[in-house]
Amino acid sequence: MNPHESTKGNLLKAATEVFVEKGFSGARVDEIARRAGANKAMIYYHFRSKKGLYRAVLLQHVGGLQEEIGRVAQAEADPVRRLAAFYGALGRVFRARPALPYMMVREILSGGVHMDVEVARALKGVIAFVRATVEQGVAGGRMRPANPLFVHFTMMAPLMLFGVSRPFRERLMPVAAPEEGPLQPEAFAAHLEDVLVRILTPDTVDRTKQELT
Amino acid sequence: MNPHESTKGNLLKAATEVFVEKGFSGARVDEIARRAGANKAMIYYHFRSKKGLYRAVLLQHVGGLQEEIGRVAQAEADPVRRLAAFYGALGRVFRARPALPYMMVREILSGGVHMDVEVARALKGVIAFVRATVEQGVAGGRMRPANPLFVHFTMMAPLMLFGVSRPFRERLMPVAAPEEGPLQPEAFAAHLEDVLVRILTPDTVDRTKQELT
DNA sequence: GTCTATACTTCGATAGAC
DNA sequence: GTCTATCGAAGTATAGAC
Repeated sequence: MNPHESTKGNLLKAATEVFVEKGFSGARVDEIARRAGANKAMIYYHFRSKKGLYRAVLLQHVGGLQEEIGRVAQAEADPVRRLAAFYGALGRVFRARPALPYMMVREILSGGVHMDVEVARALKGVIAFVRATVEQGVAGGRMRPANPLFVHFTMMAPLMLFGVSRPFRERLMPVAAPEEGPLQPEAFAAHLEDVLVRILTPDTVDRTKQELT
Repeated sequence: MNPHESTKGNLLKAATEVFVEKGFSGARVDEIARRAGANKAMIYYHFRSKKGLYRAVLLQHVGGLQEEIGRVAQAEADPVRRLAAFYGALGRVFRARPALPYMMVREILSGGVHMDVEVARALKGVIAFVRATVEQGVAGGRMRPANPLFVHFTMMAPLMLFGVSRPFRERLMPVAAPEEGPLQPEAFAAHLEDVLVRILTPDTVDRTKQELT
């Protein structure tokens, strides 16, 4: 019944960890079973194959995304703020469940070969939401015309890569940028929200292209 | 002598392809040898191990980055334009050598465990360049105060993920965003340059925070 | 430098008892 | 649902002749 505390749930949890750390081909079923405290044969009993286990992990993490975020975003009336709330919520979800950005980046790298219809539907919903919000904002004069897909990409990429780069940053920042402390997730999220506002806000007055030379 | 047209060069070229497509653990030495039209044993003769081959590939691609980009960027006098030129050049390099963003994203995912001193030095140079330029721009009043690392991250992430996501986009855009054509790399690069300018340009006049509700 | 043949290991998967 | 034992394939790496 309850997928948690059961062998199946333990396997999903352990599989998430290992797939996140090593990727699909780097992950070993023996290690997953060991971390789950379960027998290796149970993987094949519950998920039929290593790939089946991977798909289950992917679905579990991407599945609940829509509601989890949609709620927050719908609350805002102003289109700009609604988008900002959306990406803000996404960032918080990434911080609460770090496996998510890892799975997403790995899926992008692999060309999306593991994506089910359900996952594709989730993505479609997000795109539609962003486009509708931008169109509404532009129509209402609160946003300048902008390509919704470009905007989405510009926000998603830093969110995902930031969520996926902590080990990398902790390893290389001390040598590449000493006298600089570790990057704070919340501060970066605030920065990104500022970026979004600046991208979308129409040029009310002359932004002075500042003719140079 | 010439690493091209030789067996060693063929192996590096083929290894780049396979590592890009499948990642380190997904790549098979047999396939690399086959694609290179070389004997598998030559991999171990020239690079000692699969990991040695991987490091060689990484070094080859990240190695020549500094000069390739530094030249372009130094030409610009205005700090904002210099940064824009820098990221513009980076985008062009990514388009000309798609393996580069793949290797970088994969390195980030793996926590940078394969990075040599040389690669770390290249990264350090980039960070220093961005920070110096931002500081100069702020001092001269051409930029508003901004965290150089945040700015760098905000530009790098979309550049890398865009360069890495073409198969993913071509597979899922038709279902997630029909009536939308494929994203044009040049158009996206132009968008990103605009983003950079908007992030950095000081608020000359009131940007009207637009009190809502 | 190149090739063949092969050693050695790891890994995904299953059979079958309980 | 769970466990033991094991198979067979695939994978990295090397020895040794040319």
